[in-house]
Amino acid sequence: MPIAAEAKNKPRWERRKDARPQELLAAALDLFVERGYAATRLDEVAARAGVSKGTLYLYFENKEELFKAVVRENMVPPLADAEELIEHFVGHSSELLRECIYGWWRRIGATKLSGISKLMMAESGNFPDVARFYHEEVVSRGEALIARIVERGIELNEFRPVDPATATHVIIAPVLMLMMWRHSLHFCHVEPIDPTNFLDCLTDLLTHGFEMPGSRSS
Amino acid sequence: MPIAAEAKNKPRWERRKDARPQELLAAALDLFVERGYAATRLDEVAARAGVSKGTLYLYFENKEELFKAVVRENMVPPLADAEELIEHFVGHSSELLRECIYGWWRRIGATKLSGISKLMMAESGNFPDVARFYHEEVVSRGEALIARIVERGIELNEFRPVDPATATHVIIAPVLMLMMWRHSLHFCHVEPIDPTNFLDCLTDLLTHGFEMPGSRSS
DNA sequence: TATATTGCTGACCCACCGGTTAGTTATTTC
DNA sequence: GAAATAACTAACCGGTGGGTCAGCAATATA
Repeated sequence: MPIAAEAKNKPRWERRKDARPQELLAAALDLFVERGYAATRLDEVAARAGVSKGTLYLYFENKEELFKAVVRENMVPPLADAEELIEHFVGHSSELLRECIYGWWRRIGATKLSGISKLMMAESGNFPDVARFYHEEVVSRGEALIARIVERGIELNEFRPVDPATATHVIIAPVLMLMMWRHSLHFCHVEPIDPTNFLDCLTDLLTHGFEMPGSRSS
Repeated sequence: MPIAAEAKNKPRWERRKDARPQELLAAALDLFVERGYAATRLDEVAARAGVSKGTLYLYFENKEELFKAVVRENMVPPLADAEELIEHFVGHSSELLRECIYGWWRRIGATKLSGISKLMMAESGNFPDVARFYHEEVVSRGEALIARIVERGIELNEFRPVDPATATHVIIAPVLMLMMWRHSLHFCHVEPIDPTNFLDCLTDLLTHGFEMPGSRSS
């Protein structure tokens, strides 16, 4: 009675072995995105998941393994889905490219996951092991995916015979940048860029830039 | 004689009051680019400039002021030159835009200064004061500069009447991304992107994308 | 209710780094 | 050459954060 808040005889903590990993991964994702890799404190990750730092170490070997788990949990599934889409798509390659870019934006760019891309771009130099992991697991797969679309377009005579590697970079650069701006502009109270405007402009530019001369697509 | 290395009666250190700041700034630029803002150790900056950490604090108030000095010393002059160029340029706005992009690349993108852009994009969230400074001193000036070119093109009926703000973002995003790739790819022994290819492709795309329909420019 | 099991805590260790300062030494002045 | 000046050093301080571990308390078992 006197000690008001302690009224309920709830235990000071509960055993929840199977829920912990997911909760820790969610807290870790939040904080990695908010602060970056180096600046994320494991104490704080644990606190946000409602446990102590010691508990975190029961479920993850160390900071690096925690981060890898976050990436595997969140970034890899959308890639697998996109690979699936490309494999079975029927239609013009411009449409496929458009579909993939907007899918990329919906599943990653518009979510907090875009912060992971920013984080890796920013800190890969200081954590080579993490960088190598991320490149193998995410970057190379993503690039291969876009390159595959470009090659498909060329094979089907829907795209001009551009260099697929260069074209891939030109395609992904603006989208990556848009993702990164989402996580860096708001600090200086600058109004954010409208993603729809930006992506519409970009996909139009790409469609017209890559289409075979003479074809009337619009 | 017995103590071999100590043969020369050189003093253990010299007084070089006026050379120190420049040497410290150069060392700081190197390390900020190599490691990022938070991960750069002032001990190491001092060591690379051939002095002790205490000396660094004789010339710069603290880490933040050191960084600001690096930016003022290196990033601001190219911006001033570009503003000058735009003010007095005579010719087609596409040509001016091309000139500015390649100038940007030569003076900043191709040098270690591109690392500063990457650093700010990466760490602005953790250092709001630095972010605000950089945005006011560099970003807003740079954006205004590109926007000025777009407006000029529209005024002279050389560009379609696009939205200058959006167009500005579409223009700078790929260049920024190219700068950042220079500082993140080499860790995973990935072959770097050829800047000339990339920028040629980009400027062509922009020229054709913005030109007034009906005008024969190529 | 008594005992065993184990998920979880929180205090601790230690290396690191931004920043400080008492003291040292190169240089200048007289 | 001696005294005065100030550029510079090196040892230090305090806060921090990754990682560890002895023990405690919530649950399972009987």
